[in-house]
Amino acid sequence: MSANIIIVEDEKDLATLLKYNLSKEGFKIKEAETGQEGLQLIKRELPDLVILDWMLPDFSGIEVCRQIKRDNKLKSIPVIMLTAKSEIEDKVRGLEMGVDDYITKPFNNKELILRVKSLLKRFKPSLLDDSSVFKDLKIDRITRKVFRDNHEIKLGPTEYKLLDFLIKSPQRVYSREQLLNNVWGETINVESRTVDVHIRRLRKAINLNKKADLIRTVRSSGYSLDS
Amino acid sequence: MSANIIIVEDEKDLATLLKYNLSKEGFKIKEAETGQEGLQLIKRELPDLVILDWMLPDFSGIEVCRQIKRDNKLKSIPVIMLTAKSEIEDKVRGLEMGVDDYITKPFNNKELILRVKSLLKRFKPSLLDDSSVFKDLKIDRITRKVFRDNHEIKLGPTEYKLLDFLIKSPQRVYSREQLLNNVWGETINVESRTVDVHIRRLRKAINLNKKADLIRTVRSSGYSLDS
DNA sequence: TGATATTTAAAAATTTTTTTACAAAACTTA
DNA sequence: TAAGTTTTGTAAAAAAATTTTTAAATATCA
Repeated sequence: MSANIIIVEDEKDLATLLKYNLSKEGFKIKEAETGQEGLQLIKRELPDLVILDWMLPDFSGIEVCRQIKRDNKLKSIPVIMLTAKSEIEDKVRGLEMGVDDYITKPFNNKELILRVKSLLKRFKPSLLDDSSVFKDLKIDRITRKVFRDNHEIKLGPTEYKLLDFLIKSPQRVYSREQLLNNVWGETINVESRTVDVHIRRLRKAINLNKKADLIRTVRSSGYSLDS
Repeated sequence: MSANIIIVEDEKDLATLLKYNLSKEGFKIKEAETGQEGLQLIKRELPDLVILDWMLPDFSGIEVCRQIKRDNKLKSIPVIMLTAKSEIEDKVRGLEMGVDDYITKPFNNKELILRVKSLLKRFKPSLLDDSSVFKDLKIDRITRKVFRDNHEIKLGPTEYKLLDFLIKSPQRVYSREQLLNNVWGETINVESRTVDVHIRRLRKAINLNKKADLIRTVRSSGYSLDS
């Protein structure tokens, strides 16, 4: 996840701390110290998320938030407000202004990261890239698409789930039983030969036109994604 | 366009006329009769534009304007001045005070609307543009219109909301449940098959006459805007 | 080579989606 | 407010896609 975050915070120490912690998570951070400066930066950078201090020297964070939520180009950017106090009325006012989440100071780093991620998930799901790659094979779980060598491959639901499962632990061999349990589900009662048929279809699809076979048959054991 | 406009005008008849004409264009109007009152209202509401009469009972419009342009929170609000006379020196004084445009009484309604729109376009371009585009499909949330290849498409409320939602994350696959939650709302209790029917209606509408289908069915998963 | 395991193909069964039609509900407008 | 219109949700048949089963063919290995 490499979302861009703007922090509007006048307390230098806190800003530095925030930046340090969020950068460690792979976020790209830009900072501003005043509301005015922050708003300009936000308009220019169109970040994926904004962290705002409630109390700022020029005009309060709440005002910056109001401006963000009013502007059609900005209003879809989630805003986290840092408040010293956790008073109800502040929360209510913030909610009215469209604040998307709060963190009350002093706060714990884990909580901050958690909230940032959860907001990003809600507002910009596509940033939370949920995909797996094995060799030139890629599965994207957001769009539910599969690619081999950058060409899209169409898979039926079962073949998709099979690949989805196998690609999580390439090389590892799974028995037919294990595949049935994990891909089909414990309850379903299906012949174990069925797995073979689906493996074949998956093979056929991903090995289309002279591509090397990425599925290994392990005689009397099962199958694995391998080469 | 749904900008908020504050009119500061003491002549009731003129105020009413202005309000009527501007409302008809979709603007949201608030009124004040005196400069003092107006300034308060402006501070509280932070409108997108202010229409000021030059001559006001308490202190002149020009004074209100000066105060607006002095205040960091307000100075980015465009101001239109209504003047009875069109004398050069007034214009110059106004210009110095930061008036953004003039209209001389008596004025014509078309001209007023034109100037308001042109100022808004200059100062708050985002108000005029809240739209999303995917391929040759466009949704304009300000006018609530949808276009395919520049031809307008009529959509019922649910189809509109469905498209509005889908187009925010093209490619992404949503389950019927997710669509129900996001388009219909969490509370509503509706069969998930209903989604299919609305998807079909949306498809029918946007794929009118041999246009490529922009909606992807992902069997056993849901739908996405895609191609 | 013979026993065992896997692949392949094709038919049958099942699941899922599309389409159509209709009645109920909500909304317009005269 | 009543009549007319649009929109919505559901059901059910038709169509399409996918899965499972079956069985024969093929491959592997000791």
